[in-house]
Amino acid sequence: MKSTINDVAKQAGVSMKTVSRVLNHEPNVAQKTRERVLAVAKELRYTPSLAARSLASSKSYLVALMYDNPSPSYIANIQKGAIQACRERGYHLVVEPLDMKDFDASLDDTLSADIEQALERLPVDGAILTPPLCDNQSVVGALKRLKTPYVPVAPSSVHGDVPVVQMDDVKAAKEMTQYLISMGHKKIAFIKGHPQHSATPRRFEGFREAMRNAKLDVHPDYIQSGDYHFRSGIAAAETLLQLEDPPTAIFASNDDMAAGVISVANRLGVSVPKDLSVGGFDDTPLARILWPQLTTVRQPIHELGLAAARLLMERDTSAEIVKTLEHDLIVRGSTGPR
Amino acid sequence: MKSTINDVAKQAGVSMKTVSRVLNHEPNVAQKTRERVLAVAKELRYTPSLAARSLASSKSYLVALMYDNPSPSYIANIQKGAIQACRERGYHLVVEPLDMKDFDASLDDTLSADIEQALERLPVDGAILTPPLCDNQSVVGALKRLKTPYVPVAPSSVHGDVPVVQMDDVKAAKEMTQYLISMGHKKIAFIKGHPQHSATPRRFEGFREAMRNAKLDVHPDYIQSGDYHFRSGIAAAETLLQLEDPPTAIFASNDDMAAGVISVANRLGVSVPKDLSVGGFDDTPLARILWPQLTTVRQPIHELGLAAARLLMERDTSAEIVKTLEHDLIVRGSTGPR
DNA sequence: GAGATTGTTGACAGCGCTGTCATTTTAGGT
DNA sequence: ACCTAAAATGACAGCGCTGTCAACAATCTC
Repeated sequence: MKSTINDVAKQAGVSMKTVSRVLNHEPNVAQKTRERVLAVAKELRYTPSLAARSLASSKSYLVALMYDNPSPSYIANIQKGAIQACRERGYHLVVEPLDMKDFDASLDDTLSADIEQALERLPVDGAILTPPLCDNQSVVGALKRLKTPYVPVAPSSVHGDVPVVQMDDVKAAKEMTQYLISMGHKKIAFIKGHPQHSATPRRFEGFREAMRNAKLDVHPDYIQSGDYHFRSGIAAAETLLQLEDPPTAIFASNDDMAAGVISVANRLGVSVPKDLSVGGFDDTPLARILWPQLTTVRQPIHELGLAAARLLMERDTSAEIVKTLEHDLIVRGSTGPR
Repeated sequence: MKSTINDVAKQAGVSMKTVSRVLNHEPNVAQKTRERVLAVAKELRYTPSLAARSLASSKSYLVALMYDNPSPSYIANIQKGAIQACRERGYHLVVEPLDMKDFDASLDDTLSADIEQALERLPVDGAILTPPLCDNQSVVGALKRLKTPYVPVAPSSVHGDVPVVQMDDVKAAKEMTQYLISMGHKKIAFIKGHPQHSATPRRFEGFREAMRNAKLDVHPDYIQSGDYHFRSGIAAAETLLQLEDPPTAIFASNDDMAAGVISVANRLGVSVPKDLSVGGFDDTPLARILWPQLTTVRQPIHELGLAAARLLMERDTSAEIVKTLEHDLIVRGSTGPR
C-alpha cells in the first residue's frame, strides 16, 4: 500500500505542510521535527508522487534530453551521465529525439511546434541540448518562449547568459598534434570534418596552432576535407598516400575517418605505425577494435551529460557560465616514432 | 497562455467532463458535440497536462525503457522505436538504466528496491525490458509486485502470459549458414557467443540445423567459443586459421567477433573473401566500416522497440502473445563463392 | 402512447501535494 | 517580567484533470 504525505504527517504528529517542508529541504523547521519526520518517512517507505508534486508546484522533477541523431555511443554516454545526475536528486530523464530534417527551412517551423507541444504536455524543469540541436534557432527559440531552462552541450557559440558545458576541441587537437611532433613527425597531414559541425574548425585550429608553434610548414596538399564518415577517410587517405612526398603521420579529426585511413594503409601495404602514424578523435568503441588500436582523444561525454543535468537542477546562479571539461589523449598502437 | 480543459468547455458550451470524454476517445458522445469540442480544442491549441491527468486517473502516459548496458547502438535503436510508438499516442519515454552488477546476489535485492522506488515516485503505464534485464528475477519480480505491465524484448524464455517481442535467432543463423553453403562452402566454422546470453545457444542451433540439413559434417575443431567481444574473435580466428585443414568460411555469431576474424585474416595474408568468407550477426555500424564490408544479419531492433511500446500502450488482449519480427540477411563483400 | 431501454450530459468530489497566510511558539533584549 | 522580532507550524484552498453517479434526452417496445 502506497503511503501518502498525510500518513507521514499523522504518524509524526505534525501537519502535512511540515512534512512537505522537510522533504523539500526548506528552511525554518526545527532540527528535532526534521529528524522525526525523516524517520517516519523512512519507516513508511514514503515516496512523494511526482504527479501530485508537479501539479501543485509547477516543478516537474523531469529533465529532457533532446538530440538529433549523432552517433549512438555519443547519445548513450550523454544519457548515462545525465541520468546519474538525475538520480542523485530524485529526478527522471525523458528523452526527446527531434528531427532536424527541416534544418534550413526557417519558415516552416514544425520543429519548434513539435517541441512546444511536447513541453506543454509534459513540462520539464530543464532541457539538455546536444549538438547539432544546440545551434538550431527553432529549438532554442521554442525553449526560450516556454521559459524552459536549457543547457547546450558543446554549442558553436555562447548563448547569452545561458550556462554551457563543453570541452576544449582546440586544445585537444593541439595536444594530439604536439604529441605527433614529439614523436619526430614533421610531415603531418590533417583530415577535416564536416564543414557544418562546430567542432570542425576548432580541431583544425588546434592542429594549425601546434604546427605553427613548432615552426612546421603545412603543405596545402596535406589538408584534406572530410565529413566525419568512414568513406571520406578512405578518400582522403588514398589521396594523401599517393602523393609523391606522402606524410608520415595523418591526424584524422574523428575515429571513423581514422579507421578509413588505417584501412587504406593496410591495403596499400603501408605499415602502421612503422611507416605511418594515425591519430583519431573521439575514442569511440571502434578505436579499440581497429588493428592497430587507435591513438585518439577521449571526449568527456559522460561528464558533459552529468554536468549539464546538474546545472539544470541546481540553477546555481553563482556558478560559472561556461564549464569546460577535461579530455584525455589516449596513446595506443597506431602512432609511433618517425 | 496555456489553456485548460475548462477554457475549452466554456468555449464549446459543454461541461469539462464532456471535453474529457472527447479527448480520451470515450464512447457515448454525440458526433456533433465531439466535432465541436475538437474544433475548439484545436483553436485554443489545448494540450492536456500530463501531471493532472495522471494524478486524477492513475494513468501516467509514460513508458519506461529499462536496460543494463548492452551495446549503445542496440539501446539507441530500441529507444528510437519505442519513442516513435509513444509519439503516435501522446506518450513519453523515460529511460531507466539499471545496474545488474549484483546479478547473482539474489538475496541482497537492492536492484528490485531501486526499481520499486523509482516506480512509486514516477509510476509508468508500462516498462520495456531489454536483455539481459528481461531474464532477471529481481527485476521481473519487482514489476509484478507493482503490477506494472511490461514487455520483455527477446527474453530467454516465455514469461507466462506476458506478451513478448523477439526475433528468430535460430532461423536467422540457419539462413546465414545456408547462404554460406549455397556459395559452395563445406568447411564452415562457427564462433559462439557469451554463454550467459540467451541468443548464444539459439544462433548455434541454427547453424547446426543448417549443416545437418545439408548433410555436412561439423568438425569439433571448427566450433570455437567466444564472448561477443572483438578479442575473442581474434583468438578464435587465430586458432581456426592455423589449423592444418582450415575452414573456408567462418560464421561469427556477432559483428565484433567477425571483425576480429577479418583483422586476423588481413594480418595473416588470408584474403577475404577470396580465401575465406566471413559472416557476422547484428549489422552494427561496424559492419560497414570493415574492409571488406561484412555480410551479416540485420536484427529488427528498431521494430522491436516499436512493437514493445505499442503492446504496452494498446493492451490489446486479443493480440498474440509472442510477436516475432523479421530479420534480414545482408550480403556484403566479406563472403564469396568457394 | 406509457414504460423500458439506451445514449448523452453535467455536478461534484477528490487525486496528493504545495503556496499563501495566519497563528503559535521560541528566543532576544531591556 | 514584559514586549518585540524571528522562527516554527498549521489550516486551507486549489493545481487540472477524471471517476462516480445522477439527471435528462432520445429511441425503442408492444
